[in-house]
Amino acid sequence: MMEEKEISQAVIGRLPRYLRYLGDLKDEGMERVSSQELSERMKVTASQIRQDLNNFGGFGQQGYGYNVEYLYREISRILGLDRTHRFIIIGAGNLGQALGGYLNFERRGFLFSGIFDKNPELTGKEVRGIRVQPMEEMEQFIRDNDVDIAVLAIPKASAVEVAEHLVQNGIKAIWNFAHVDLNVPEGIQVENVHLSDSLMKLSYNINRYLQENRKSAEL
Amino acid sequence: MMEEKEISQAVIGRLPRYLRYLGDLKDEGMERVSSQELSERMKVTASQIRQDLNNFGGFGQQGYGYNVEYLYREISRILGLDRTHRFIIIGAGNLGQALGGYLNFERRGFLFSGIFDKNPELTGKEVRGIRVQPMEEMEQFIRDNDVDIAVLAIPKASAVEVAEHLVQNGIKAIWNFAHVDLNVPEGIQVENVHLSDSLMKLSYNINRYLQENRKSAEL
DNA sequence: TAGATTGTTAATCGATTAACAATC
DNA sequence: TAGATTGTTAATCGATTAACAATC
Repeated sequence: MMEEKEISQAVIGRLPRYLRYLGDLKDEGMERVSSQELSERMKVTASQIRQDLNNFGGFGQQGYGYNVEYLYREISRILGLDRTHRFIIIGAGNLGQALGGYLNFERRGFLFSGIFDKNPELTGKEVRGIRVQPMEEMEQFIRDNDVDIAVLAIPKASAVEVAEHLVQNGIKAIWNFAHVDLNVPEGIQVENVHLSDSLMKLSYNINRYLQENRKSAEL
Repeated sequence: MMEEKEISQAVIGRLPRYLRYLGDLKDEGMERVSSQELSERMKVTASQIRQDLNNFGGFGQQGYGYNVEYLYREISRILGLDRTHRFIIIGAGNLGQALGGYLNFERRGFLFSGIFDKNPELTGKEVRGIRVQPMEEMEQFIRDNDVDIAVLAIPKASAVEVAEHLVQNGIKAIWNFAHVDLNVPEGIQVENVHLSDSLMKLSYNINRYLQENRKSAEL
């Protein structure tokens, strides 16, 4: 059983950024771009760009470069943005509401189709035209509406349990904003957004810089 | 001029997760932990844990392991969580309000001290007891209140310009939620949270899994 | 002391960069 | 055709893992 060569998550992680820059180039009306040109804008090596893209096939042409429009479409396709993914949000607090209201996701084919909260006071409240439902209705909703993605915007205390429940009811992917590691079966995709981890990294870098400067000043 | 060995961002990126697991161990009342034990919980290698920690000094003891309480404090210190950092939020939309309301940041020494929006309709609205101010007051506020960090929760169109303005007024670090790369001078720290990039990665992995399964089914 | 487990060096693996032949 | 620039192989660099001597 021959395996396709697995593409590293490091490469995948760079694709959205390529897409963003190609979108900008498109808006500027540029028809073609060389890896050299793109590398200068993005501050990465041209070599890396060529290597990354060649994981998925030869999108360029020698002596010409890459067609912006075409490459944009190809990367979109690779990322699965040519399909529609329905998502629901679990947790209608500030963060859940913010994510529901984010219109840009829609443009990429991510359809906000439901939002749930265990707090009965929130039931019926509307987030971008969609009524908050009680958690009890989640199960039925997932099955009736062909939902792919669940956005987990609840406190860590209940996140693990809710995630299990989501998986049991056929969710394929979880975008996890709870500050805990989920344990899901093989084949269920999880993408973590640990905001406080990100803030701590920022904190480290602030302090590192201060300390380096203090040392320099002492010499 | 002898340089300290620079610690890689890969290592820094793992520290918050260590801290989280150590916090859990503390809550469970565990006094000590070996790299082996911790590695099983965290699903990383014991070797990586020991290497990572030894970048910052020897926190363990042969034959004993690591003291949970002590290691927790040391990692906190390394991450700069023993200091207080004041932050302001630029943009009082859904996301800005969600971030302002997030109490857990406070626990880590991040103090929410101001929020600004150019939309005059939002002026005076309160987010966790703090009044939204017009953008014009931002400059003075930063200087009067010893603000370290600015959280950028505005659309990409104005983000680059606002970031420059923040830097001019003495901000040391930007936590950037706008979907654009900022260009800041050396010494200013930027941590990007590109939510739509994260969602695209999830999308890729969903589709990859579907395609792999389709192929298997065909054989 | 004997056993356990770190700190650290060495080996491996994977990712990035450089170089250049292929080709438009 | 000559020039440009890709696709791809080879070289380098850095990160992870393995191994083990040091030591509590």
